[in-house]
Amino acid sequence: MMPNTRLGKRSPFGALVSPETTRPGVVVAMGPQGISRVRGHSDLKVRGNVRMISVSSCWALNTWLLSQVFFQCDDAGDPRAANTSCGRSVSTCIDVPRRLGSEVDMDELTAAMVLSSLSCSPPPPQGSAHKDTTAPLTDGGAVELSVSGSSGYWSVDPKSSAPSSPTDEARGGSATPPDEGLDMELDQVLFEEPAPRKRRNSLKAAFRCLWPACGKVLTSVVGIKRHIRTVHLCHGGEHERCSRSEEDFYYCEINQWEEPHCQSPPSAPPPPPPSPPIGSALSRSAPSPCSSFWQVQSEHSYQAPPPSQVVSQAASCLLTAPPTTCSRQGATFRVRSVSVGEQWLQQHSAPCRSVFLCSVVPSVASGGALTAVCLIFRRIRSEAKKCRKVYGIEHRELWCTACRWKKACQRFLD
DNA sequence: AATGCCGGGTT
DNA sequence: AACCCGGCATT
Repeated sequence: MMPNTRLGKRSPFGALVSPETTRPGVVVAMGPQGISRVRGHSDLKVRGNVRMISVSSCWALNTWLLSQVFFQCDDAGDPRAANTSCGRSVSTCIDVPRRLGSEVDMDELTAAMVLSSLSCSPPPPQGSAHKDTTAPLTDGGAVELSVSGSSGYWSVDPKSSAPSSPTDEARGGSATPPDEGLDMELDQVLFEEPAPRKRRNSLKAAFRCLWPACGKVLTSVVGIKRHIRTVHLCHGGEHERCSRSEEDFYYCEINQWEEPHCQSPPSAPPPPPPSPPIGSALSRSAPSPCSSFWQVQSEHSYQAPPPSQVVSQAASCLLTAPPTTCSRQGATFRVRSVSVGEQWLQQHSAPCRSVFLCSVVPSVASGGALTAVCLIFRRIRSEAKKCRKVYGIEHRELWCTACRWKKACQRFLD
């Protein structure tokens, strides 16, 4: 169930955050078990055990989620579906099957990565099962699934009418088992969406280590994971930290075309080589910049070093969907990069204080469709005493400037 | 209630 | 840019 923890104004999305998420890169989509209703979609339920999905991109999450769901007949719950008199039984109830005991071995992370890699695979051969079984999903107000791999979002829009290809329409009258046809549609949506495939196929993917001052680039996931695990995570008797899949948080996929994204905006000074900011103990574990456009900028001089000293893009390194994409989907997200970077630095110096999640939220502009929101950071109040506590309200003149201005304390950092 | 601080307004 | 504060989340 989604918790009632509400992000404050500092949250770019104001979305709910699960307290179960205590580490970056960890996704909590739903509760441990049971039924969760997607916010804004009282009739949309997600059932089962979908939690702790580690993904390296929203596309991976989307793919994983969609691969886990199937639709079952529940016309009573959806007036639009009820109005349809066609034989197809499609509902808005997403049923996620529980993991069986034998399936537990399948690391969800691995599943996400495999699915992510599948999005790069060549399109499935046309003309066999797809042709025979696929029927238009939107006949009679059925559910449309749209996936944008490049933007990392997917949506379920019962209201919209999906554009059907001529071949789809030609097949419209064929008698097809509902679920089977829907599954095939899902497959098509998942694996035949042209944008990501085209983009990825034309690129040479690589994986960059985000560990500070490393930046090693390898061409395989296995290689980069091994590198991170052996070089960064598992050396020097820190075996207790060598939890599997932790290395996934320390690399990002890069492509050749993304390399220019490593550069700061033209108006900003070029980012320094990946190295922790001098004098900032908070950044010891902060990954170095990678292919991303989020750049830390100081909104106020008291808040952070200038951009030439601190560039933290690690957060978005885990994403393929930039905030501009999210904005395109209708949700207006303010990108206050100073908060992201600063919070990232601070949170990673204090374990279990950050929240990084991909969640599915309704998008207003897309007609209530579900949109995968990819990144939410949240600052948990630190336990360090601040100027107010140290000096007291009566000695306000001793406070740091930030505290006097009711900003984040810069003297007693987390 | 006290605290921390984001977001936004004012100077 | 500096400064201030309403308001919200958290403790």
